[in-house]
Amino acid sequence: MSRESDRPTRKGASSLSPRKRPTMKDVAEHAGVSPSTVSYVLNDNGSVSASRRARVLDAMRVLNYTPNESARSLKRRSASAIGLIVPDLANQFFALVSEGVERAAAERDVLVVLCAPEATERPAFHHAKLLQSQRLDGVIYLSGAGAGGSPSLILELAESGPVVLVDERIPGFDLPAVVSNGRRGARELTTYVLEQGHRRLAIIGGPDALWTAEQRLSGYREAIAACGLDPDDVPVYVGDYRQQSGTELAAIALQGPPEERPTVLLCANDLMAFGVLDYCRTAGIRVPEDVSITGFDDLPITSLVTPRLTTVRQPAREMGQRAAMLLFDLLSDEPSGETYEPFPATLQIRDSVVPPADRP
Amino acid sequence: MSRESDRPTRKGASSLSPRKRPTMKDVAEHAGVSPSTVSYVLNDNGSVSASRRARVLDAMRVLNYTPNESARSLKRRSASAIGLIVPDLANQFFALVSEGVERAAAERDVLVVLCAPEATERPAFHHAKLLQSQRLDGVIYLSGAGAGGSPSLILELAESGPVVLVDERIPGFDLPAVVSNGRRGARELTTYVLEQGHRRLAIIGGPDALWTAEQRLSGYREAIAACGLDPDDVPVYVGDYRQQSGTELAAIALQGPPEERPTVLLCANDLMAFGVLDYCRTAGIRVPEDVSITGFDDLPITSLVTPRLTTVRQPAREMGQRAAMLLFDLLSDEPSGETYEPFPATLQIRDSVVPPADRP
DNA sequence: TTGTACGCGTTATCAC
DNA sequence: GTGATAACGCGTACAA
Repeated sequence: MSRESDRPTRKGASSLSPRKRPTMKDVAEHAGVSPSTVSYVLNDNGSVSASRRARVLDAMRVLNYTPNESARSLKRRSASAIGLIVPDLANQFFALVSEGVERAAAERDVLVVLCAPEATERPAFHHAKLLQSQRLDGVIYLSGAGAGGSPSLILELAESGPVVLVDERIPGFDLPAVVSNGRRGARELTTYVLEQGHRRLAIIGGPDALWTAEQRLSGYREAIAACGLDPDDVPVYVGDYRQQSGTELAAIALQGPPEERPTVLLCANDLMAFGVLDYCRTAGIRVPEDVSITGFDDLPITSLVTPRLTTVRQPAREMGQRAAMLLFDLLSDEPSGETYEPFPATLQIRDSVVPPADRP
Repeated sequence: MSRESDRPTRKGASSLSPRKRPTMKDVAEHAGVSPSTVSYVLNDNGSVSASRRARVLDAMRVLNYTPNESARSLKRRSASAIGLIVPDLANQFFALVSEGVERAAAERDVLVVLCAPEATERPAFHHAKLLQSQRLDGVIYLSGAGAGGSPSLILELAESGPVVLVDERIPGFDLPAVVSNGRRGARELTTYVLEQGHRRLAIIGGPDALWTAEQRLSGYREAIAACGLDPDDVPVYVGDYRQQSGTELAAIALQGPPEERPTVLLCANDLMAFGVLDYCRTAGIRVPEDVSITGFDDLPITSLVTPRLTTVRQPAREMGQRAAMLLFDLLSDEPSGETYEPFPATLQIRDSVVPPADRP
């Protein structure tokens, strides 16, 4: 790479030639007008005569002028940038939400600043600082495993600026949030499972502290109760939404002799369901013949996994877009205060659930 | 949401109370020093007496002071932020690289601005503007399907500031890049496949324009030639690195009667291999019994797919970290010019390749 | 060691 | 319509 080659070779402009970028003053001089006129043209503000506007536009093109956004934000006290706090990009659900946010933001020429608290080991508190330092106009917070998502930290964040939560809620605080109706989805899923004849269920739940985990759990239990069973008889194994914990908990949940084992495992998200699948494969337990499995999220990769997962779909991209729109509304001069309905979470019936072999 | 509830309820600070943030001057007054002293403390610059430093620090805490980063960037002519151009976050490879970038950046208190050109339909040219407008100190460009990755656009980007390419190279231009030795990986993979006895191969390649696609293709063909076969006899179907194209191309590649079909499909990335798997499943073609399949990337989700994919591993997170480090080096006052070796791309032998049934 | 004064590039307010 | 002028909040010579 450091060796000379005979092909035409160049380095990027890089910092080697920090050639000064043209400023508004330069443009003004070149166009023979005052800086303010240039500013007017740029912002479609004051009325500028057609001829002068043309001259300014021309000068901008000739000089290849780009407004200095730092100066702009300094002056306008807003950055046209929002933060996106993501616990784990390797989880496709978060990746998809992020895409949705990006899309909506780009449409408004708003930058998205990516923050992955877990990767940095930095307290979520850090993000409040970002908000205060004017680098961010607002923040979208994706809840999830390891986000350091203690309520107090989120509240601290909310104190320092507009925040929109995705798939999260803090009891007692009515923070703006975009969620799906996971409770209902979980209920429908469980009802379906029960209709298939399953009676010995077990739940691989999400982290206690997470609102979604609690919602899904409620949904499971409601359906179980509605069926005349006692929800307290259904064991709940608390996972952390990651694949690994699915694998570990499956080992525990499925240890007894086959006739005592649960016939179905309700997993609070797809990733953990995948982990369970992984365990079953190595343990020689057949899915769905020996044990049925359900997930939650309906990640695209689900279509590749065998057996295909019966799960509940959350519209990830749409939720991301909506979150961004909600935030922009909050940011606008007079928010519409429009209220957002939870997204539907829809049951996806596929191959990973079959009636139990040992019907009583 | 608009209904009153009896629980304690609050809204986030939001834009409702745009209470003025304290500035350096405020801190200075509170501490009984001059603004510059505060600045010195902040930047560990001029030597400040212990007592005054303490007073300043104290004042900052009391007032909950946060430096205005817009002003800072304006003054320092650098934003402490880099751009990250990602073609497709749903592709786990890119998500992992992004995590690596984030991690390295966070360590240096550098912000990562996420740009997803495909989502926005905006010309990549847009990113050059971002670079010039001082909002970004540099850019990391992930190559891939639909990134609008025409060489001229990348060069335009490189003209306007430091750019580091990941998994991409522009022939004739020696731009900084982080790559893996995909050619070699592809060669080893193919050698292994040939050793298994396969002679009727077909290739599901990546987009012609992409450097990685060309590299992997070269690797395949080198091994084929080394084996005494004529690479030109091996058909190449050009895909776009997305799952869907794998499905479509598999339909074409596998159409003839079984005894004429290729016994193995070399896919230029995992996603397309997944697509091929999908096609085979619906078409009733068994993998690997009827046809063997290979991928490239070794995405984590590979472990969940049946059969497990024989593939070539690229260290995604590490490559992201390295790319960020390379960019920081470029950005530093005097770049070390350290040269980065390509990452190894290592063969992962798993279940999706078996010797062909119909050995001649 | 500490304070003063100026400039970074824009925008907003006011006269003309 | 247009152009001076004054901030925005911070960094940094320079003087003290």
